[in-house]
Formats: sequence, structure tokens, C-alpha cells
Amino acid sequence: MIEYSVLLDKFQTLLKSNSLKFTKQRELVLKCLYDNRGHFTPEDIYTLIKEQYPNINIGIATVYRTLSILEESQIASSISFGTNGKRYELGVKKHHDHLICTSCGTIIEFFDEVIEKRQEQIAREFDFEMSDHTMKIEGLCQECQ
Amino acid sequence: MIEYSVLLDKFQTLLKSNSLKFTKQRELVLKCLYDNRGHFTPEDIYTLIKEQYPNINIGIATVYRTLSILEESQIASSISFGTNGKRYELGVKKHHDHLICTSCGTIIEFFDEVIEKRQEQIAREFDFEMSDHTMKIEGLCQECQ
DNA sequence: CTTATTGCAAACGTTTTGCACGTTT
DNA sequence: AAACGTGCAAAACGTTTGCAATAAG
Repeated sequence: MIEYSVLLDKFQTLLKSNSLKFTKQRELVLKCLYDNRGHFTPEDIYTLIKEQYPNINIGIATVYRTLSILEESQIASSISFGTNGKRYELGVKKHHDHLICTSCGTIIEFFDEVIEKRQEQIAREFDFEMSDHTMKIEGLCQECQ
Repeated sequence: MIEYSVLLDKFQTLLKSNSLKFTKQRELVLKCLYDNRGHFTPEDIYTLIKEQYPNINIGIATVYRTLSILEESQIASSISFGTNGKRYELGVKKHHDHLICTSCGTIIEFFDEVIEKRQEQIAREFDFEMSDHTMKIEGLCQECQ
């Protein structure tokens, strides 16, 4: 598991090299994603920050703006859930896909070499320059069956 | 390619068995999906119907409501595009996945046995009762590269 | 002191809902 | 006649934007 200081450093360097400023709000979005591992909506993150740092001020717009930066910089990544918005997670891990329980909402991550390889091959076959790929398997988890 | 009459029959039977009523509007949504093969937003379908059947009245709410029924009944399926809504297509074809060009929006469908099999296997490994699975490969199509 | 960032509220685009009226069964 | 479906307009939802005030470099 990557250390927070390393991650923070990466973020700061990135901001600097894009003439962006390092602010308390931006740091807290990152920290929040780091401390509370999981898949969060922007709203979740906003609420978590409000709870965990009641004395700092932050608006939901800032959360959205920061998450966009983090995603563009490949520090975080998002998955979308139909019409119910996106969920973000720290994307410093190896690429992976998701199993999503349609009953309880649990998200299980997995990585499968076979699928990864096959995706690359398919993109090649169609002469596609792949920039991203996502796979979701929906169903009922063990507990909800 | 499935014949329209067969499809319509399926839809009617389905409606009946759920105590739902067969209306002109519901039929037109189905017909529109059938006649204009592709991946459409509810708005697209609404506009197409307005154009192709200027003398019938339909509201966008009805299109949404009908598409939900069609999706629940597995007659149609949807893919979502981040914050820009969903697109629907007739789902009477064999399951397939999508290549999506992030520049021009072109959608290419593909079916891959290797991936299908592997998905089932992964679901089994995690003791997941799979109900649906989707894969999207995003990137640049040949023309947009 | 310059430039970027902030929170807020308003705007946005998509989707859903309440309701009085119409249509199907 | 009963039950369900309709269009409409309003509401809801997640997300983005304009802006004047504020903070970072």
C-alpha cells in the first residue's frame, strides 16, 4: 500500500507542474480518499470531509473540481452507476474491474490477466487506440442470494 | 434478424402477463428501436417518433417509462455514458460488448467468447450470482486517431 | 501583487413524479 | 366501469458554471 506522503508528494508535484495551487481543500479530498478506502460519490466525500474536519470550509463544487483533477492525473479513477452518478476511488492500484451487488451495493474488485490481455487484443483487432476499459459484473453477492 | 411481428408479440404477451396495457405509444417506442438500429438516448427516440409519426402524440416521460419496461423485460438494454445519460438498443441480439470512440462517439459492437466465458468463471469464483455484465473499451477509432 | 481557487447560488441536462384527463381492457 | 397510461409541468437529481471574495505563489 502506497504511503500517504508519497501520494501527497505526487499530487503536489503534479499541481506545481500545471501551475495549479496546493490548497487545504484539495489536500483533504485526497486524504479522504486515502483514509476511507472504498468507492465514494462526490457527495460522500463532501460529507466525510465536513464530518472529519468540521472546522474547515469546503463546497461541493470544490470536491467535484478536485476529483476531476485527480482523475485526469490518474491519481483517482471513477466508475459510473447508470443514472446515479459516479463513484471515485484512489487509482494508484493496478487496473482492476468490479463485481457489483445489485442488492446491497457491495463492490468487489478483481483483476484478471486473461481479460486484460483479451481487451488489448480486441482493441487491436478493431484498430482502436484504447485509452480506457471497464468491466462490470452485476449480480447478487454471496450474502444476498 | 428477428422479425418485427415476433418481437411485437413478445412485447404484447409480456404486457398482458403483467397487467399492463398495450398502447400506441408503447408500440412506437419498440418500433422505433427496431426500425432505426443503433444506440439511442430517450431524447433521440422521442424526436424520431415525433418526426416519423407526426400525427401521434407522445411525451418524453412516456418514452422513459416505456424504455424502463423494455429494459426490465430484457427486450432492450442500455449503456450509460458518464454524465450524458443512457443509450438504449434492442437487446434481442446475442449479448455483446462495446467499443466507444471518445472523439466521434461511434459505437462498435463486438462479441468475444473468451471474455464471456471468463466473466462467468470470475462470477463463480466470487460466489456471485451474475445477472448482467458489461464491458466498455474506450479510445480512438481508426478514423479519429 | 498576480494568478488561481474558493464557496455560493444559479444554471444545466437528464430523469422522475404528481396529477387531471384519456384509453385500454 | 375499473384500472392503467397519458401528457404536461414541476420537481428531483447529479453536475457544472459565473462571480465576487479569498488565498497561494
